[in-house]
Amino acid sequence: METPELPDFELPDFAEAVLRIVDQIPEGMVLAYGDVAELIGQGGPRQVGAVLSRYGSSVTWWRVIRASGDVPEGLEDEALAHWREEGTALVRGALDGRRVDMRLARWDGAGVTA
DNA sequence: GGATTGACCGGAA
DNA sequence: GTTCCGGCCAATC
Repeated sequence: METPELPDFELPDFAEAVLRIVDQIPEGMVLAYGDVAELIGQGGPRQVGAVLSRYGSSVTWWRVIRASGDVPEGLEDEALAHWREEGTALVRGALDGRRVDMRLARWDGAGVTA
């Protein structure tokens, strides 16, 4: 399982690592931008976000969100639909619920092939 | 070569 | 609970 499903475009090393991690996130689980960067062992949260912004179309981008548990404006509706379909733990009550419960849905990253 | 930017993060007000 | 500020790190202008 070296190459799951990645685009044929030439990707920078960092971008390749990011997409590889994101592709291995289990269904119903999420990972923060900073967490992905930490699993890779280099770069920072901003860099992960930049990669997803550009190549996110090729991966399950809705499983990578902010540490706050929400996604950027404009993607809320689409992300919410995916979360609802995968059964991701969502926060209910105060907000409209368009937010993931990091406390439960946060993936530990165990068994990741870095 | 330097300056700016960006799907961010954590702590403080 | 929310809003603001500084710091972070690589890609890009």
